[in-house]
Amino acid sequence: MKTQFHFNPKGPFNLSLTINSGQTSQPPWKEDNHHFQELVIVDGAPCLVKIGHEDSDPENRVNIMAESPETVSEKAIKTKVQDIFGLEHDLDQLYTFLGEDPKLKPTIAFCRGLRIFKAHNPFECIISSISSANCSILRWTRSVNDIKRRWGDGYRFSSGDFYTFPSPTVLARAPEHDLEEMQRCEDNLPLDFVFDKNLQACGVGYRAKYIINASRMVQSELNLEKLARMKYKRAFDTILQLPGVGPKVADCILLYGLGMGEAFPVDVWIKRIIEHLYFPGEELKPQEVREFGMERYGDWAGYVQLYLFHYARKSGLLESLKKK
DNA sequence: TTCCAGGCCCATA
DNA sequence: TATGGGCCTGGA
Repeated sequence: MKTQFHFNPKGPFNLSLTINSGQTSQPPWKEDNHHFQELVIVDGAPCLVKIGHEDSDPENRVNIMAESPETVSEKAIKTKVQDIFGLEHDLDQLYTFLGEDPKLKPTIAFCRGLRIFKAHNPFECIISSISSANCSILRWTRSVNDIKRRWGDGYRFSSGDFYTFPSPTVLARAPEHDLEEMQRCEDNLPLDFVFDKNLQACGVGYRAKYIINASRMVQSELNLEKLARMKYKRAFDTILQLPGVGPKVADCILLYGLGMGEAFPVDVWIKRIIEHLYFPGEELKPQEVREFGMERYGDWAGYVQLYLFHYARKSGLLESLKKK
């Protein structure tokens, strides 16, 4: 099955910026001639979704192409794409909100069209968010791609091979390190056999334990559909129980994985930016910054966090805030 | 070579 | 209940 259609987002939409902004929902989609593609499960069917702007102009409507070994309705694909790229979010309304706060107004010019890049698979977002803790974007995205290649289901398309993210059940059984992988193997392997189908070989380091145990919890007691239906506060407390999930990672999961826009993930940078803008000369605790952001920005908190960080990065503010 | 990154866990008060 | 050291790994 192959299909192709157009789509008009609500307000500006910068696809490339959205995909490459380091949001922990998933690694960037594969880029190919101004289009981005990824294997997404739509209505239970594996579907290669390819998306790009007409004439590669961020202000133009988007082209969507989809390909699947099964039959998938155009409507289902459209709904999924809308959900992933937050195309139903009214950015003009966001810009009105940002424009009312002199501290936030400058972010608009730097981030126009940037949207929440939501997970197409919430479990993948949990694992990538855990992997991102104390770790660079480059490193955690590579780890997630390594995990997909090793344990995901592979599909071959004309534009290349793509993999699903493995299920919690599969990941819960993955070996933590090469020693464990070795112990589980049969002893008639070739002498030069490389033990790399284990989590530490994916570069996740000490987070391997967290990933395995979090996967176990998701396959047993923590129901992700229930979590998605919870109110923010309860969902936050629930997700905190996963190993490797503290306040920052929990908010990333709720924002990028489940689309809870009132989450305000506070990392060291957001902390420094908020202190610089609103509390010059003072030092706040991360928890205080989180409360400040949630109180002040309400339902736009997630977007404000996203915009502040990218504004700071592009404007040079981030560089000047590096600790002395 | 050495240091530390877009935090979390756990031992100590 | 609050604080600080240690942690995998790999780029700078």
